[in-house]
Amino acid sequence: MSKQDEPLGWPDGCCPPLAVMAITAADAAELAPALKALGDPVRLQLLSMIASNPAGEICVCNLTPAFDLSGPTISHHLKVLREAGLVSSERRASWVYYRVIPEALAKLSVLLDVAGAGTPVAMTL
Amino acid sequence: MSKQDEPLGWPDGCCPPLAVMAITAADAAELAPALKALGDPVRLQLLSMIASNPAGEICVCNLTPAFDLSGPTISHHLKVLREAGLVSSERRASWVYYRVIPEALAKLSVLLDVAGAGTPVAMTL
DNA sequence: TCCTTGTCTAGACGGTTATCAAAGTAACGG
DNA sequence: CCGTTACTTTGATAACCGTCTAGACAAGGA
Repeated sequence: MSKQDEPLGWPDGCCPPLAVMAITAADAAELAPALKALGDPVRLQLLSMIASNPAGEICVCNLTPAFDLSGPTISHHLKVLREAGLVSSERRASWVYYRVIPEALAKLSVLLDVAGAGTPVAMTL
Repeated sequence: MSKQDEPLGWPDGCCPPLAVMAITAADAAELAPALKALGDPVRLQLLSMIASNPAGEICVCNLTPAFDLSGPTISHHLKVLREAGLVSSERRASWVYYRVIPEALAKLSVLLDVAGAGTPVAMTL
C-alpha cells in the first residue's frame, strides 16, 4: 500500500476530509465544480454507467439510448463531466468512448469521508 | 438479477459505489440534490467549517464573518445545505447552531469511492 | 462523389439560482 | 414594553442551467 503523490497534482495537505480541517476558499473553489457537475441526476447516472462498465470505457452510442433525452443534451452533459475533469473521451473510428478519471473521484470521496475524521481509518487510495 | 423494487438496497441505506454497478435513475434523483448543494464553493466551505469544528457544531455568528457576503446570503446557503439533508440546525437562546449529518456525507463518500469498487485502475500511477 | 450514421456545436427559450436590501421573527436586557 | 442583536424570509434582479431544434463535422461505405 504505497501512497504516492496524486497524479493530478494536488499538493500535500490540500484535500483532507472535509471534517478534519476547514478547507480554504481557494480549495473550495477548486473542488466545487466537480461536485457541481455531479449535482445533476442525468450526469450522475452517466458517470455511473461509465464507471461501472467492465471494459473501463463506454461508447456514447450506448449511453444515449438509456435516457429519454436528445443526443445533443447527452453530449452536453458529457461535456460538463469532461470539463469538470471527471471523465475523458477518445474517438476511435466513428465512435467516441468515455472513461472515468479515477483520481478525480477518489479525491471527492476522501473529501467527504467523514469517518476518516473521527476514526483511525486508513484512506485506501 | 438486478435491483428492481428495492428503494434502498444497500447496507448504508442507499447505494453502492458508483463504479460497482450503474445506479438507477431513481437513485440518481435521490443522490444528486446533495451533490448539487455541495457544488458551490461557499456551501462547501460552510460545510467544512461546520464539520471540522471540534464542538461538533458551530454558531451562524461564527460562519457569517468568514465570508465577504451578506447575512441573508449565508442564511440562504445554510438553508440549501439543510434542505439537502446535509446539516441540521438548532436554536439555543439567541443563537442558531449548525451541525453536520454524518450519514449523509458518508453515503456520498461511499458513492464516489472508486477504490472500494475493485476497479483495475489502482496501478495507473 | 454522395449518402448515412454517430457525435458535437450554436442559438434560443423557459426555469432556476446567487445575491442583495428590506422587512419579519425570535430572544434577551433594560 | 421598548430597543438591540441574531437570524430568517421576502421580493427583485441578473446570471446561469437544462433542454430542444437545426446545423456542422467526421468517418465509412456505395
